[in-house]
Amino acid sequence: MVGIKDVAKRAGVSIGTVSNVVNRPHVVAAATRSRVLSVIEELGYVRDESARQLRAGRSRVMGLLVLDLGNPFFVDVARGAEQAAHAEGLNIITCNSGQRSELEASYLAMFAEQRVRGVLLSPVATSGEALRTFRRTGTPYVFVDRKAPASEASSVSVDDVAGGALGGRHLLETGHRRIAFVNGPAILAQCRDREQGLRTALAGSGAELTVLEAIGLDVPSGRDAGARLLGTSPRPTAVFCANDLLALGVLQAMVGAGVRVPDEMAIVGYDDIEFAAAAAVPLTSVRQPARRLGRTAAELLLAETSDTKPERQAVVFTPELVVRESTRVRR
Amino acid sequence: MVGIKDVAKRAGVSIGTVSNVVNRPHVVAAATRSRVLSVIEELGYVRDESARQLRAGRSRVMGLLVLDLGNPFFVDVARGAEQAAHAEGLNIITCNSGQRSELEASYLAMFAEQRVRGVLLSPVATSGEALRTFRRTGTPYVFVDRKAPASEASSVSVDDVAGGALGGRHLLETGHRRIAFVNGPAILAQCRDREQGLRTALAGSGAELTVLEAIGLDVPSGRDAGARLLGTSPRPTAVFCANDLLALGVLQAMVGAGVRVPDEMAIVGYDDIEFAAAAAVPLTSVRQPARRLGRTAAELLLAETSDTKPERQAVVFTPELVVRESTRVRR
DNA sequence: ATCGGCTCCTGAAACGTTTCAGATCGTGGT
DNA sequence: ACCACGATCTGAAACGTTTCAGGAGCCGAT
Repeated sequence: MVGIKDVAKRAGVSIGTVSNVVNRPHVVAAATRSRVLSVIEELGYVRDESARQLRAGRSRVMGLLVLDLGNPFFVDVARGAEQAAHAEGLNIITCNSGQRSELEASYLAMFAEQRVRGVLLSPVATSGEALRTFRRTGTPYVFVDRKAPASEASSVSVDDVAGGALGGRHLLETGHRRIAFVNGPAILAQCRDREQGLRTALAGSGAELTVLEAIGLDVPSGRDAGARLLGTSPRPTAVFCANDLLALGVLQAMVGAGVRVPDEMAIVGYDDIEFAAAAAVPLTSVRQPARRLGRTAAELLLAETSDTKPERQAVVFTPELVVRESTRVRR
Repeated sequence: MVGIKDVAKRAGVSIGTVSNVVNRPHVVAAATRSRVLSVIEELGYVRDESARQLRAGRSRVMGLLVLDLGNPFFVDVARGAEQAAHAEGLNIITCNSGQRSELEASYLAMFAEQRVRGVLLSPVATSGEALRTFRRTGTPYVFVDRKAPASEASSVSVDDVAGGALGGRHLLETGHRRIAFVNGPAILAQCRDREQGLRTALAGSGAELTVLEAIGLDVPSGRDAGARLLGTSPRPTAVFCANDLLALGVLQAMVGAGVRVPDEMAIVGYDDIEFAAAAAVPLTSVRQPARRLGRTAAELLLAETSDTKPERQAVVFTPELVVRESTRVRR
């Protein structure tokens, strides 16, 4: 492996000069610079990031840990974060906890060993324990898609209670009185909050709510929940799902059973992923600004890594209802 | 930042002993070991991966660079690769070139600076230039979703010509004679091969083929292509798309224009992503074993990094047609 | 001629590990 | 009493960078 020493020897300069050519080209004379550059080219020298980082004491990457990369929502979050990081010359390594606490812990440990510049985290549970290391070492971290008290860390989230209420009100307005909610694992704050928002919206309306908890937040879990839903009696006339993947699964179950959507069963999803609009029956969904979420979180994190220590803040975006065929009222 | 030295001092041992406790616990006496471990716990020592890697000369991570993480197909590829890597105690960092050569080059450069253990690459173009560094340094790389001559590198791919033919034959069998192909950027080998397979299948059948090149391989590009398709006259009766995202876009355009699928326009996609089955009209698609692709590629790479230098190989999987509503013949 | 102030370059220290040759100590065999 | 040996630990070197104090050479002003 060719190192800076080899380049220095071959170009007849000191290693300090080679380093300067690479990092502060202006301080070295033009003639020397071009000679060194051509040797670098000739030998195919590539600087060793680990040595660089060891010396610098901090790395040039940020860690991003999301709940589920199989959900296009988080892919968009990641895109937004990456965009913001690149704008500052930093790289992001994205990891997928798959909603498993032990994987989350293992990735966070990896981030710590890598001495990442900062961590973006959409946590499974509270994860207080796993974050101790970052707190002690002063590595900043920002919660994504989960609100946190500003005393602990900055966070960027979308108001899930409002989102749940948005879906609930919409179903009431479209005339439904027997409503089901297909929720994901209650360990996730998002799921709890959406359910709470829905309950609030339905309170006092006289509407009847059935809650089904799905195993996961994915399409198969949705199919499964859909099948259970078909077995309940009296059958609800509308179902609100904690995310679009679940909603797509429920929709498949309905289509498979010959239940007409929205006539016999209206469906509302959450996230408004790209595929919601392309579904068998285009899905009404609660839209979240995924990309913006990621970008803002990364920007907050970048601000915290700068020398000027800014205030921590909890940014909360507001979701928006997108009405499509799956809840359309037929006259 | 607490380092191995601090632990050593506090525990009253040498740094060598601390290192041994962490890396080869069996060589240190039980009493010492537990004393050191409790100091590690107390001080919150986390070893510095960059120093470790600098000393070791090689890292514990593999790089994976895919064409588009917005495509669930590649998310599955990444999952498969990650699974195989974890089984060997390695981490994977996944990056997204978004089909942009310059981003591809930049990520590959990053991999080189990180001294990754190996590289999994689904290349945009041939990228011969960018790979020179890896060739010189002996860093193994494996092509994913792209066949390569075994003389250059191992590769794991799916037979795209066969896949194109599969779709073509299916459309012929279901009675279509005016067929459109919505292709992605011709720079991608996958796109060229699928088109070629389709052409081969149609050859001599008397069927007429129209090829539209989409700007990207995503849903909006598909919508755009769909709109163009609606303007052609005589209008084809079937359209084959280079991937499912395009197909979903085309489908949206058809639904939006009131064109019935499959009666007035049959649609075949490619990849069989999860959302294909949940689409407005469930999509017939050419299925690829995405997860297996990633897993196999990672295994090949791992084998090449082991001391026993195995033969390079070009693994080629065979795609499979999944017939759904979008090409169903109505009687 | 001398000196201050440039510009350009050198050499060495430091970053936090791992590894390895050897030091030390106790034990059991002769 | 001596030796060989294993078990356990130490101390220093090495990995490839960046950084920084300072040295060398040169120019223009005094």
